[in-house]
Amino acid sequence: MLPQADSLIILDFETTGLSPNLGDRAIEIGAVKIESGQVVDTFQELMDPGFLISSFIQGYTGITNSMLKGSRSCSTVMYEFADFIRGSNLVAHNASFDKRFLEHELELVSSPHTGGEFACSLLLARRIYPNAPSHKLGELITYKNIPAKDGFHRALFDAEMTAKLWLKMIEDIKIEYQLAEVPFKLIMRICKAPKGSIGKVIEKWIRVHVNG
DNA sequence: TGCCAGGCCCTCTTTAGGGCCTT
Repeated sequence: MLPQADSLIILDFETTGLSPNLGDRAIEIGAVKIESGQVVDTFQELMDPGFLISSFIQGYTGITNSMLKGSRSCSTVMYEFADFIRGSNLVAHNASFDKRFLEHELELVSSPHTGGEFACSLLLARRIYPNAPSHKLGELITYKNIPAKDGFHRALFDAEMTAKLWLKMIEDIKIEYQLAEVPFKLIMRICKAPKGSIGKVIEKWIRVHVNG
């Protein structure tokens, strides 16, 4: 079944390190699917990278080598995830990081990237909350008073928190600029807008797409 | 041998450097 036109998937990878180019692999994927502003589906799975992960990553994520030993391989999981994201636009916090791993893992299983455009909640937060003390995911959750239990650095939890932050940012944009909807293409433009020019970007969008 | 990410963004910038953010 094809996703709705406004279907959006917020995802988060836990990995063995920072760079797939240096041999790092994904060890967990978590994602939530949002349609019409509501969470309609989730995806979470650990993945065995085929080698032991460092004590730093075990401490950082809470994911241990024994947990990964009984898990399915990256390739098996990524085949299923490619199907999960098919046709949906994507969001991640610091998307350049997750995009690199997504494309790398899909390339390893010779599966084409089936998602749509990839937006970054970090770039959006920097635009609309320039005065936030930090733009780390956890700090933004606190800054916007979004309820959260302690569970950061696990994939589904971080994806769920990013989804809540994303919906909050959309709501704040709607209120600030008196918009009924905030299309994904407009968000992409806001993310790329120079500092302090969001108002002009949105005004132009309204002129062209709302007022005709 | 030793080192090793990469994109964004700011400023003491643009012929550069360093902090932020992700694991």
